[in-house]
Amino acid sequence: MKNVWISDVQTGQFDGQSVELKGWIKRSRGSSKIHFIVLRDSTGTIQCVGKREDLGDESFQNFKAALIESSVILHGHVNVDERAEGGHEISIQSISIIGAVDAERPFPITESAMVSSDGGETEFLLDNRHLYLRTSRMTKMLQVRSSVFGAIHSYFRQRKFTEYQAPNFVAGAVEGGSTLFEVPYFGKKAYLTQSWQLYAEAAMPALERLYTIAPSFRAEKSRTRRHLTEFWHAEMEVAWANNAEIMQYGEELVRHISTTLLEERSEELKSFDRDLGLIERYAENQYPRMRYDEAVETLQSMGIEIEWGQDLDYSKEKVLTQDFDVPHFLTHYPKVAKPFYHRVDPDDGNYVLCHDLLAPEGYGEIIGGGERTWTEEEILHRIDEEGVPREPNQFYIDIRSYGGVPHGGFGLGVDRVCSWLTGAEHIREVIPFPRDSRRVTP
RNA sequence: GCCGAUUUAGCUUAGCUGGUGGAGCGUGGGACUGUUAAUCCCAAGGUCGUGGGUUCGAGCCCCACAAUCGGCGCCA
Repeated sequence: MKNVWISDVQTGQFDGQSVELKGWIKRSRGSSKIHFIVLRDSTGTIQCVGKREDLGDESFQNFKAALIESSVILHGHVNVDERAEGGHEISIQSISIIGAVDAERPFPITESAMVSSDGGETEFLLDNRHLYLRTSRMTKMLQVRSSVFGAIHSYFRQRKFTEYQAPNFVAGAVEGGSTLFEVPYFGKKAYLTQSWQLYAEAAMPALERLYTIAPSFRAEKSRTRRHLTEFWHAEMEVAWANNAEIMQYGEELVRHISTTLLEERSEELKSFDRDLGLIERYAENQYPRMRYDEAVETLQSMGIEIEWGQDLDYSKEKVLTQDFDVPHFLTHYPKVAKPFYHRVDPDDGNYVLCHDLLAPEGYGEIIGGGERTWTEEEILHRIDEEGVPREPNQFYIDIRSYGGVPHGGFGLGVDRVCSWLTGAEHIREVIPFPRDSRRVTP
């Protein structure tokens, strides 16, 4: 067990006392008679000083020789000292090297390895991801990520949503079939799920308000700073809700995440040079709604070539969002641009009742959602119209046959939200082991 | 799938009109009793991504391949 954490020592609550610290050596420097290390644990760093006259020749020599990322247990006295970063320093009385680092294989993530990456991800850092995770930047990213996950859970649980799990092996597609990962399944074919949604709709009549945070898999050969093949998907489904009400949940959730980060992770965000004023803006302001037609007109007035019926690709999204200072909802897409499960607008059959939430600063779409096609008659019509096979979707059709009700939901790209709110250069920065079309290791 | 770029020591890189590849960090050795990515001295460490070609001579020019990176389409 460990009883004393470095952050607590830095707050001053152990001043003048002797403590036992456990951690890893972050930096090491010194002379023949006095040696300094910066000790790191999950909570922070502190300078520790050892003198030859206090430790004895042998122990001092071992202390001096310990390389970066060696793990140690040390006993020492807590002093207030302005010369040490953080204002506190440990005067070492004894130290044991627990996990020594071999000089033949020193810790490879050196300052120079970090220099040109500037928070980005060089091939070397991606190859050594398992070691890169313990650098201060990645540690902070993982802590911010944890707060985002926590905020999503607390948002839905405060509103009496039930957390619900769907299978990751599935038989059919949600999005376009070309982006499915096919896996062998005892002589048959199965696929990795692209979304929790269809199975969530099955439980909607039971739970009425449900959500999840789970991985989704899409075999897109995308090479962008916004895509992963395995990404974390926060999805929700609500019975008796319309498009406007579902959007309201989405807006509140994103604002709640922003607020939570300001409360819990301001220091970490500042260390990424993130402007907290932007996060406050995302937390405090309402997000405008804009119909697809309006977006198309705006783009056309800017001289962008776009035909009605086209989905908005990223180049157009980017132009559209560059003047946005908060996320914007885009609603009422043409039916032809969206999959069968979106409910056709009863007021105009050319549109579906859906919405995308576009993040500002070029981070792209962070939410996609809307009302579902909910009557048996309409779902059969839409499935046939889109040329989707009925058989693997029979369970989905049954949901409509037995007491279908209006309902809907959305999916939020958790990693994209993390990327946007931290101001990351690339979505890879916010997930411990990123998976893209060219990398599944380490 | 398409377009563009890159590949030199463990890492980050310099390398001019083609003439025997330099440095910083890290590692090892040495000096130094308060360092802040410590400093100073010394050392080891390179078939220059792979294969072929041009040339008296290729890290540099040409061809092919590979890996990686960036962008696009698609999406969260």
